[in-house]
Amino acid sequence: MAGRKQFDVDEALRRAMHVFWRWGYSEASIDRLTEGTGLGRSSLYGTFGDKSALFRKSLQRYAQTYHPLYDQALSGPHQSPSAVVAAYLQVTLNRIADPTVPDGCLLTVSATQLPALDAEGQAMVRAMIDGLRAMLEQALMAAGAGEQEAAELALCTLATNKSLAVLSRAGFSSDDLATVAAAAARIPRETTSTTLSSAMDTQDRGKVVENHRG
Amino acid sequence: MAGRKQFDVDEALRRAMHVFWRWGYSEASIDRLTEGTGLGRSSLYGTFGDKSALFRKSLQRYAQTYHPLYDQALSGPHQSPSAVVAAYLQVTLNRIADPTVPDGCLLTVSATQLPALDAEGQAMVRAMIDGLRAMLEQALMAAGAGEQEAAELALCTLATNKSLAVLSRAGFSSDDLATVAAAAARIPRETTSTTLSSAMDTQDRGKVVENHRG
DNA sequence: CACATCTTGCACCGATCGTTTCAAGATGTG
DNA sequence: CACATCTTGAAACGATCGGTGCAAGATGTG
Repeated sequence: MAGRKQFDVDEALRRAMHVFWRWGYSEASIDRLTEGTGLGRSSLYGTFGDKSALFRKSLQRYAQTYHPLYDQALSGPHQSPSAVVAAYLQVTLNRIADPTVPDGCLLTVSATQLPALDAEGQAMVRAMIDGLRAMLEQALMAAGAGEQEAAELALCTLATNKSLAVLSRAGFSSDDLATVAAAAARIPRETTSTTLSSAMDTQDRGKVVENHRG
Repeated sequence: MAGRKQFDVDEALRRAMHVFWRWGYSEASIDRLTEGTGLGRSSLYGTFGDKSALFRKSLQRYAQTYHPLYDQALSGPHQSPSAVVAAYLQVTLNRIADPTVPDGCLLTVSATQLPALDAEGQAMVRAMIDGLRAMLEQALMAAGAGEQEAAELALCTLATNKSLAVLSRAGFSSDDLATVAAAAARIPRETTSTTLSSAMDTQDRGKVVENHRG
């Protein structure tokens, strides 16, 4: 027992982050958090506050851990926008390949469970996603992409990041994930104004409207 | 009150599906399900069984509702593999644009919460995803794609589908979603054996190893 | 009407949820 | 040592969880 803390606060937060990461906010019960961290309820509440606060600190810890890796990957200089995309997604693939952390991505799991979070948690998740998007956009422009191309590629790279997290959680192999990432790095700049329906056959374009509900 | 059911079973299931869709399995409490369906606990349990069974029937109902739309979109004939991808993703965009259903995709929400499901639920989610993948692969080959190209494009299209669901949940605009879908339909066939690192700059390839944990 | 069958609302079950309280013990200061 | 401060384990809080039991009422059959 104690008069000074009997545990490493930073390590405990790292483990709590893993619990939220693996189980998602709803299923990360206090019991699972105490078991995962090794802390008692009193220590958990006394150090980090309630569950919502601990979740937000876990999100911060997540960003603090992986933000620098993305930052370094994007820092360049890069020969092309595609190289920026590839470098970014490689960081994601590396994280997913790490056997010491849960599958997927804490941010993605949290985003899909957004309705389960309180206002502060929701705002934090949205802000972190926006931050990554802006970071990507800036790096793409630095690599020679035009404004519009940078915006589009940043969005698509973020999207690919999310898809990798979902597929990882669904049990897809790392080979499959690498294939998805490689394809995303191959997306060409749009030559003319491209829409989905322009890529479809003529007869399909009619069905688009039919698929809408009355 | 009653001697014969006082409600439309099929409509109740549709509403229950929406509750799982919006909240995810964990946060879809019995109270939320009774409120969402308008049924009492007795009617809910008497008609659909326990929560896990109701979830599985909701998944079936989801497939029964949207499978035909994907089937029709893929039925072709299509002029190119890209047209298949575009037709498929257009169905997803249409579903997401439907204001009468929750954001995202029941299958994607369930996949990210896989650890929260029992064995039967997990198996069902995985089977449905595999089914979509196979359906896509077959349609792509019918549109003239080679075996390898079909496998890759099917995987990437599935991935894009998942990413659209996540981004939708995170509050991205329908314009952004359409941009992602259009870009996915523009992915070119791989000319030579393509990997992520081959798209990177020379100096980045060294960092790949550094990013791995000891 | 009599009776079996079915559905429904309501109350209730034990278990678990997130959170708080509190006493016991360890520590730092005088 | 005396005393305030801090940490910790354990117990307990009310609320909600998923699930069940049951009596009242509606129905179909004779």
